[in-house]
Amino acid sequence: MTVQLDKVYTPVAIEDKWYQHWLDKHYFHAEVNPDKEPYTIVIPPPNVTGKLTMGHVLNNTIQDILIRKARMEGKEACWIPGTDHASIATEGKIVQMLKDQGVDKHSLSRDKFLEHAWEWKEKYGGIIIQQLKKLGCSCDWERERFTMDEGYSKAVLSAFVKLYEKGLIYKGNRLVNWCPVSKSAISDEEVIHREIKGHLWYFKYPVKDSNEFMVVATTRPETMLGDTAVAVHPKDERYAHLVGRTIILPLVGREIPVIADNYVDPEFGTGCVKVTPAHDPNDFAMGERHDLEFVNIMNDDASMNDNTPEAYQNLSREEARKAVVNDLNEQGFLEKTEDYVNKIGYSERGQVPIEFYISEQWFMKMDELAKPALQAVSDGKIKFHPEHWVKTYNHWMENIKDWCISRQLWWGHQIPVWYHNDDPEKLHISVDGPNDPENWQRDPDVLDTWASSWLWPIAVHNWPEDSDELNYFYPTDALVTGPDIIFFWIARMIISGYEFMDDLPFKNVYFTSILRDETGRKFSKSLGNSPDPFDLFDEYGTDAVRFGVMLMAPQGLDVLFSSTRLEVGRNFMNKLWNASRFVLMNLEEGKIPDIDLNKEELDLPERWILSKLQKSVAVYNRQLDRFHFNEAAKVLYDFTWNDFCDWYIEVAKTRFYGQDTHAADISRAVSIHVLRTVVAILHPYAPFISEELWAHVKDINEPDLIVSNWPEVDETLIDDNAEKEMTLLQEVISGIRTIRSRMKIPPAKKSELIARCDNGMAEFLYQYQTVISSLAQTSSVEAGMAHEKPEQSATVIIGKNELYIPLGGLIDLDVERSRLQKRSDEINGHLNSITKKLSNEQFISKAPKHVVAREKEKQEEMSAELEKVNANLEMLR
RNA sequence: GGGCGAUUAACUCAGUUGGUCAGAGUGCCUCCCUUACAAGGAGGAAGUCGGGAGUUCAAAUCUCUCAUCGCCCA
Repeated sequence: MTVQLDKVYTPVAIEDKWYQHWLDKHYFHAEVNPDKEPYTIVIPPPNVTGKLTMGHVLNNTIQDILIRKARMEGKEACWIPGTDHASIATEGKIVQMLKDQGVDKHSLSRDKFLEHAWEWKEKYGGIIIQQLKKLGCSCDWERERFTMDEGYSKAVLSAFVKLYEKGLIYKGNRLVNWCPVSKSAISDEEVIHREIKGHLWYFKYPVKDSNEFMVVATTRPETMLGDTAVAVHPKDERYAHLVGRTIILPLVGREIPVIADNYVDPEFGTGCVKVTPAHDPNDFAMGERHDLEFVNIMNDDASMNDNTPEAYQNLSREEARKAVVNDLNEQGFLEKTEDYVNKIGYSERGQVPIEFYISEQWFMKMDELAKPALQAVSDGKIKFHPEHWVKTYNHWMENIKDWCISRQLWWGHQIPVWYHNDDPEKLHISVDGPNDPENWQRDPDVLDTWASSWLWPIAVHNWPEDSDELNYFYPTDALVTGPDIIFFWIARMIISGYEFMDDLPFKNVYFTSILRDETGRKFSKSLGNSPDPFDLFDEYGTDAVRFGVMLMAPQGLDVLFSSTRLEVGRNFMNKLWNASRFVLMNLEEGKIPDIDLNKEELDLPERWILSKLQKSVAVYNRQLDRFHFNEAAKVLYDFTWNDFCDWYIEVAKTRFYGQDTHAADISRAVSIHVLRTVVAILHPYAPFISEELWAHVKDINEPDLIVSNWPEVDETLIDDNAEKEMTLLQEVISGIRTIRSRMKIPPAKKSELIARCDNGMAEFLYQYQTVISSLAQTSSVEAGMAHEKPEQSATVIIGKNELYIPLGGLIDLDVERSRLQKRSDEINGHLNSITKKLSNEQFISKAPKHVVAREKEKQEEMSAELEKVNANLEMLR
């Protein structure tokens, strides 16, 4: 305790030291403890081969705040960390790595490929975990999980088996989003829609046994090779006579029907649409309604297959498009071409347009599963912060579609389905596989990554094995994640929680802000506009980055990130450091005075700062409870900087340097008390500096801050009267400072203070003479009713009191006049609006009494002040 | 096309159930390296609360409408 602190806070000197200390003491580790209330968070598992981004900093700082506060509140706080195998993304990286080495994925066996994949995972898998430690995250590292751990994998397969047995999983030949690069199905959420400038081509389709043509418009000419109908709206009279007739499909020669369907928009294009049921979701639906033929015209890499005429076979879709347009044109079937902007779905991973592709996939029936999950949110059992995300959630859940859970990849959880060698219709479905594996072939596909991470809150505890951990730590308390994965992950975790545990997975979901740069662009790797968090840690200190980011993250809005704003965080850390330094250097022999503040008669500034402290802690708690992290940070910042440093410490100087040693001791005790409280409640935001400072202000027998008690609000210390009086004292001091500043009085030159005021005020001014003289540079006070305004003096009016500062030759009458005139105008303005209100009978009769009374009071106060201001103004004329 | 959100000082944001003169930080201007801190201190300037209408004694706050921007879904 009380070793001299350096003049400037240097974060690097202490951060690693404390993190190692916490690890050594196992403070982060939680155990099943029925005597304590659990508080659990599961980390949104980052991609195992990922690196820390500013998004992670924001997200994990919030979780650390919640978990550290819970720990200090005496709960069994457990933050379970881990990583996600990220099937498609990781496989993509490995494929690329192999390609760079000249190895083609498909030249390898599945086992050989997975060997490479695990090597890769071992090599890069630890990086982000180390980075989270650097950020200060107090995760229970002994519980770290990976979604492809043995126990976790069992959970994933168990879920599949259970749902299959309930009839909720089926295999079907359906239209899916297809990524031709990864040659796999992908989810709706992995499809990014982009506006692309393209064309609208108008084709003339000849009607059989007629001279007529039907003109269809399309943005994708090559798909006409798979057309199996032409559709019009049933009420479209232009084409009514053609419904039921037959079209001869150009280039292909296939005879296809003309159908009527409500889906068709008669306003779009010509009102006729080509129908390609195997390559468009809407057409697929029409195909089912009208029992059309489904002609799949593509291979899995989106090239044309042998269901197309020979001329087009094996052409890429781009080549096929050119060829089709060219051929139609040559044969006179192309009517016209228009420029057209449309939205095209791109594969997030492959960065190429996706195809709608018919393939055999595994699906999960969702509508029944979704019901309890929908209910839990509308009942408020699960709360969203900010709440407005509920609507988005509901909308998706109410229109939920079956989930395609199979992926044509190798890296992931292989589907636990075996087909018998003799009879592929005969299935074996289990976690462990058949007893006679030689007679079976396993389904080659793996599960969608989200079909493993949707179990995260339970699988981390090796569900479905019954365990004390699962019973104790589930449900979790809060989930902190981005709104971009509300469907992928949050909704599905809620579904799986109810399905498998019959209970919610978390009570609160906090949606983090999306980080953007100063120009409003989303942080992204490809733009290169995302700062490296480690550069920021080095430059500002980790605590400052954490605090700064929290301070700038508005509730439910995007964050316009700017590293210069982290300076606020850094400056704050330095301010707190120096306030501590000052208090510590003023302790007598380095000892905290042995004073019981509850038993002392405290002076105004002490009563005031303690009252303010209680209120600040209370507001801080409330803001944290409602997940308003930016506002909580601000409350703490304001109290520390404005109340404690700017006012209380300045007052404390008069005690420390004064004659009254007892008053000095009280002030030391108060300062330390405030400091201890501030440091303690700052801990969740800024764990390193707070732990370091705590070591200087704690009792020798007290534990480390991370496991110390969260400060309690002492209601008995709240003192509204002290706050009111202190405000008066601050007004006096600020008033004098304003005059001195305006009149350019050099700091070294003291001012006399003469006050014309009632006895109460006079007594007040005499009582706090020392404080006033120290903070406002006054040399003497003379106060009472009898005092007249001295010649050549400036006036500050506070309520009914007039304070005069004699200025001798220094007075600038113009400055003084304009000051008073401005004040006079101000008061006049307000007085007018008050008078207007008070002369309104409606207001008097309808407004609550206390509001009317307050207005009257204000009117009196302002009239009195105005009178004095005007009188002083008059004297200057 | 449907939904959600935003619009308050030059910038970034607060503003609880309508009721003091609408606040803070940054930036800006003036002065000061005063023995905790120049990553600091003191003082100051700066806003028709996006436009319009309505409800009300009273609207930044509630309702409607328009505009602009962003996101999601189709």
